[in-house]
Amino acid sequence: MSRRLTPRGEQRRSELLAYATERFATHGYHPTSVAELVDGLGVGKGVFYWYFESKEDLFMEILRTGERDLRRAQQEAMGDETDPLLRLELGIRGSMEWWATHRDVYVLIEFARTEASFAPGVRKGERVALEDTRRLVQEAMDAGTIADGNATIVAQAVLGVSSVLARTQVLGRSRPPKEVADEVVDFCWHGLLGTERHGRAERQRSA
Amino acid sequence: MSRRLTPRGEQRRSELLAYATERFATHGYHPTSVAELVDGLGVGKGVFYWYFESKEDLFMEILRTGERDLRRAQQEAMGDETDPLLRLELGIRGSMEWWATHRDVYVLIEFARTEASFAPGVRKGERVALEDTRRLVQEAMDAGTIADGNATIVAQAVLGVSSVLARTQVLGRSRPPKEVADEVVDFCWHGLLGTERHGRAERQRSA
DNA sequence: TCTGAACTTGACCGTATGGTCAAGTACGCT
DNA sequence: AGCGTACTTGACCATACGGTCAAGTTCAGA
Repeated sequence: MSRRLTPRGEQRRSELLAYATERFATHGYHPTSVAELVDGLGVGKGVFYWYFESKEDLFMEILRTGERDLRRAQQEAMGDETDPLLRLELGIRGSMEWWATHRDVYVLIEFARTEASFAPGVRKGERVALEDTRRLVQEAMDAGTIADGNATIVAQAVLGVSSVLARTQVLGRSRPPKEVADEVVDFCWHGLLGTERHGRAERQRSA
Repeated sequence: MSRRLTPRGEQRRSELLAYATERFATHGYHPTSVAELVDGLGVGKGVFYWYFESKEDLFMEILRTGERDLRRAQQEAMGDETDPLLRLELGIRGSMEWWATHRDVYVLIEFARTEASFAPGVRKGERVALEDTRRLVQEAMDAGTIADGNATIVAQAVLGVSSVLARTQVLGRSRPPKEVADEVVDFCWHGLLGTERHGRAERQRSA
């Protein structure tokens, strides 16, 4: 679209984005009609098409800005820390705080992955997140801070734990992101068998 | 619906379920119309409504049978093993094999979670899966096999790792489920810092 | 061969949806 | 005050969708 917007226009556009984000997240993208959006804001339908080319365009805009902002939040959370493992931890904590304040975006990304027209965009964003994480893991492995292994797999596992606990604990049960981040870090660092907290029982296989 | 079906009818119903599963998974639930389904099978529209009350009914049927079958596969994989930690491992391996042969169902469940009308059903299924896992984790904790902690959180983390690696590795990259299950177990059991494979470096915090 | 239940057809219906547009209003700038 | 651009309105349109149904076909069993 790329229209020249006055501050007033900028404001309207934000209203539309915010309202649509909330409606899409709670009722689903398809079941939420454009008419419903403009009625909810008490404006005419033309307003919608003044700011967005299509419903699809609006949705992709939500995704794009969401992903961009999350990444920014992560990098801000890591600050100028240099140790890769600590950077990873700070990134996890930053993400968790971000999800707690942008709950709707989580649901929208999950939906977007399930539909052919949005999936490619989501995957692109996820490749970026994975690469950010993988690099930190690889650095930590090279430095001998963590056990060697396939950095990509490990990075995906860490993202998986963060993602699931963000959904079920932070979004689902509204638990404080700090606590949940503690749990993510604890699990990812030590696994089931644990290390420092308890003398671990050696794994015993029957075969 | 619950109609008396002849073998021929049973066959048609299965065709519809199979075709719809594939189309919903690749193009999305909403973008796939009932007309598209019956045209794809070369039958009249009435056939669809002979076997299913509505499009929504068909979709829920897919979800229900999928979840039931996965659970059955997990329990079969665990067999009569009694050690909780080994049961957990066998369950993870069984799930991974199942996902590998029922790829479409994964996508459909993820979608179902994002829409108000299907979400409750999905959550019910997930509560069951979580409870199955939580119980094993709790037993292992009680037995002292694994480190103490919040069993629910740990169970969710394990499910998260399985889920993400199933999606990205098994579904996304078509890697052998056995290998991926190895990686899941490895990560979940030892975490980043590792235990047996390498002497782990003590965690060093700056603060 | 007859009967009836299982199954199939496809034209048809009501409605809701994404999107358009001619007309009008608000407002900053000169 | 006058002008132009940013913004807003809401009736309107084409279409696609989920779902119905009267009529027809298949086929197992008597």
